[in-house]
Amino acid sequence: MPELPEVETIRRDLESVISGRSVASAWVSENAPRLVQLIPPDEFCKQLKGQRIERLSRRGKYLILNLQSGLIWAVHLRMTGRFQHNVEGCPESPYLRAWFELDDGSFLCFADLRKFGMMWLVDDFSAVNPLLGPEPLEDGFDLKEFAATMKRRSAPVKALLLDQTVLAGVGNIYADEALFAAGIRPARAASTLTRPAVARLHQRVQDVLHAALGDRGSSFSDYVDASGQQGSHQLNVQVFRRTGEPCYACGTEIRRIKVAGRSTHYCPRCQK
DNA sequence: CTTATTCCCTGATTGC
DNA sequence: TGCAATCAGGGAATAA
Repeated sequence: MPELPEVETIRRDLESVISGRSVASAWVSENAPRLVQLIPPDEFCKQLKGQRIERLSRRGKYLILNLQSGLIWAVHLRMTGRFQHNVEGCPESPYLRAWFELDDGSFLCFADLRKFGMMWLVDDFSAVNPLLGPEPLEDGFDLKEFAATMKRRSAPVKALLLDQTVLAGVGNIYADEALFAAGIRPARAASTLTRPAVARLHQRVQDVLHAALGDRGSSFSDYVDASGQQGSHQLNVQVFRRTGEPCYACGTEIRRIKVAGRSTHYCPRCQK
């Protein structure tokens, strides 16, 4: 499941490889009716053709290809989307949903087992998502504002970490990891957190994302980078998918519960 | 405004 | 063993 570190890894990989290239031709599968948003797929392909990719950026879990025309090509991988660059065509896959041939003959390939992934071609990112919260690894992630949000919400603290309007880019893996690192129970009502706990969480979210970036993301199931390689942070998690295994800090068995409709992993001793 | 639930989709897992 | 029901997950849509 690509979250901020995974999408950022793809962005960095693609930046040097496809910047300056133009789209020579585009194809979207008939079997992916929800992939292209806002406009019909054939219109999307037609508009994309000839566009030069100036640079790549990212907002939360959205990969953004900034086109020289000023248009924005946004891609969200959701759960199982893969966005890969291949020099010689796209690898055979029953889940290939779209491809984009570039002017050097290489291909951007979009495969997606569950068809939850989406793409947009818009003038402004606000047309894609107008309510996205601050980037957790940039100055806009303000502690005071974060604390104020926590204070007035009764939802479980994990639900707020997953809320993309509160902060952009954290998903199930890094929400669990950040809460462990901060010593906070995921089901705890956000409004009951002390100020020091909120400050700790604010810092740990950033630490956990940085660590995952250093490992080129986590590959628990489908995630691979733009070259098809797995990340390695799944080998370095403290709680995520470690149900029944001993906590590295205290030896207590990691528990799994449901919070905000998502599988949630925590150490009952280290997290209060 | 909030929080909780449903839905999309399909391979993997669980249960009888 | 076999086959159906349930689960997983991001996040939008819908319900309460």
